[in-house]
Amino acid sequence: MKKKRTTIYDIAEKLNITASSVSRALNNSNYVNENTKQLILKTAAELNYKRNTLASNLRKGQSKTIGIIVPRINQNFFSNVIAGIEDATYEKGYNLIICQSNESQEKEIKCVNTLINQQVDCIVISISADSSDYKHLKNVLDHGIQLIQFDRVIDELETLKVINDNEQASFEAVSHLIEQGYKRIALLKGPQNLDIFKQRKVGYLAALNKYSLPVIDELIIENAWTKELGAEATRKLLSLPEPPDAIFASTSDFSALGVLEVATAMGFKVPNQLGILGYANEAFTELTSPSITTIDQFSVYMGRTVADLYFKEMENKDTLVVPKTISIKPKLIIRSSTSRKK
Amino acid sequence: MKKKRTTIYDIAEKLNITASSVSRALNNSNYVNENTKQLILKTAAELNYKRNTLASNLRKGQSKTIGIIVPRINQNFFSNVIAGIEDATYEKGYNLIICQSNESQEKEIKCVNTLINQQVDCIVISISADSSDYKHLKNVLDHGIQLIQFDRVIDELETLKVINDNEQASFEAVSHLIEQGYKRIALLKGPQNLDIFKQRKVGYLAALNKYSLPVIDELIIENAWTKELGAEATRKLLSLPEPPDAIFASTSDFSALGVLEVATAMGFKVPNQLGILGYANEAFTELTSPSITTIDQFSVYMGRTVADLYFKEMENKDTLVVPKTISIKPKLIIRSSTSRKK
DNA sequence: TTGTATGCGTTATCAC
DNA sequence: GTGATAACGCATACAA
Repeated sequence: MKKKRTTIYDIAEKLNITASSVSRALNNSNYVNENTKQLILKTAAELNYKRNTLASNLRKGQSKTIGIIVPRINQNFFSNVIAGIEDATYEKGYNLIICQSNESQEKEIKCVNTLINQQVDCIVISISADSSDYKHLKNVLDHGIQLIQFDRVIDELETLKVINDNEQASFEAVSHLIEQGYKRIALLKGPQNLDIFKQRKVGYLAALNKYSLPVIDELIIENAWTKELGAEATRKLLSLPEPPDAIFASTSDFSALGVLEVATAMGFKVPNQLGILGYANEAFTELTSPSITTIDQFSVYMGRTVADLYFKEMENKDTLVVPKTISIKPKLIIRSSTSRKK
Repeated sequence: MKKKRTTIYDIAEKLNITASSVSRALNNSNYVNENTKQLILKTAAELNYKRNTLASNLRKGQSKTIGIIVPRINQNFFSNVIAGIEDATYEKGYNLIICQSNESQEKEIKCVNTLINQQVDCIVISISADSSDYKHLKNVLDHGIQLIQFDRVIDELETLKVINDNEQASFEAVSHLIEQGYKRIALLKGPQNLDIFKQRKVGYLAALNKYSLPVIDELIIENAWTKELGAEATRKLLSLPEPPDAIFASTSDFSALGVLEVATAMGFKVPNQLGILGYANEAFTELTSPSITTIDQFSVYMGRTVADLYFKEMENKDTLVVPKTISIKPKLIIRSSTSRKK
């Protein structure tokens, strides 16, 4: 079945020269006669030669490959980031190996090992919600592999990072709610082992504080980061003696969608009786009725930023590696679900 | 910067044995003493040894890597297929290299070459809308690499294929419209160099034929496969002296969304005055008002099927390769946008 | 059960 | 400019 592929030796043999010359020609070296170079190139094309990147990389000790680990490939935010990375790396001849951790630390560790085995030059990761320690990430650094964290990052780990300014975004979101006249604002929180969710809470508290609103504990709900959990939380919240007049689903738009559906089913008028605010600017937030106010994270741009950061770092690899963090400012997208005043 | 990694020689040296024994132990061969095997494994862990997959693959002449080429990574359908493939291949220790063609044949060719260079064992591809010939795909086969096409396939190319039964799905969709009493059904077509769109047209015609409805040329619109193009087409269609009473956006839900927005803006009542039917069951189709009737393609399952097909084929690689096509039956999801009768 | 020798395809370092 | 040769790290046929 498997046909034997053309190698540089095949080309050399045919032209009665040595593999070294062929290699040089193929790598566009100057130390080869222009005529023979052309001849070699022509013959290579005729024989349908393709360089064996495995061998080349083995020899050169680098792979021109970047490994990416995300919780889920088919989640809008992540697939957008990947698309952004692909855009920026492809033109430089890099390949991408994609892994999904499925939010499990166990699988995340396996992914890391696979990528180390593959000799990738760089690992780009957004850690799984399940990850509590990070020996495996230290291991990456021990192997001399560049590590870049994005979005869900572990702060203590000194690596390159590309993040969203979650605190600021959250602060602006809640401020917006308050300015719209909402006073009892509930917060749907995500797993607090992820910094991004902690930061969003901080922003929430800061906004309440700025406007001298009290923090009401029963309005702060743990781990409501799927549509179902968002719905469930809303059922409870809206059944309180004093229900909230706004819900900030700081975890995701899916959660916000759950809120919207339950609220509508329970007869609450959105936005007048209840304001709803999501996170991520998923495509559907524009389409619900009412449309959902949310926060755009510039995900594709984030991917490009990750790639650029890597390349910049590579250029200066002679100098010491300085931990560098790029923070992207998300944007509040105001839609109907929080627009009380007309 | 780059630290030297532990190799099997380092382990061998430390234990005063040879690299071959280490290799055997690491590959769990039986031809190695159980005690030394344990010792080797322990030492490998201590030295933080990671196998160099590049070298291993070079030696073995296979890469345990599957290359995937899709038009766009961050398009729901494709990212779902990729997730499905990832699911099924990961447990078998395969890696995925992802490329996006951006709907350009030129980039598609580059992707193919990259993957061949990478010595991938298999290339999974859904061809770009722009692709008119397929020398580059023949080239894949010439290199003894397994080729699997999915969704957007080139029929003449004898490879493994996983497709949707587009014709049947389209037939059922249009039949449904007719049964709902729609009589002037417009069709938004996709690029006809892609078979999937041809098939959907065939299904459309077959349904009209079955119910003895005339084919009205002015209701068949070319290349309306984005939201914008769908909107544009709708503006024209609804301005006709005799506008359609239903529009089948056979290209995508995005196109259907464009239809819905324009129709609503022009004051057409959906579904009573105008039925709308999309394709792909994007998440948002459930959320628009009215919700959009569409066709589910079981994308994640499709990915798994691709992977399974590959593994089955590998098991029988001794026998001759027989072109095999798996057709997945899509499912019509009936929602409000076409539900006239209550 | 273990060691020896060789090759996978490429590139880098010599010497000519 | 070109050729010979070694080396990247691993796996395996063969010998012991």
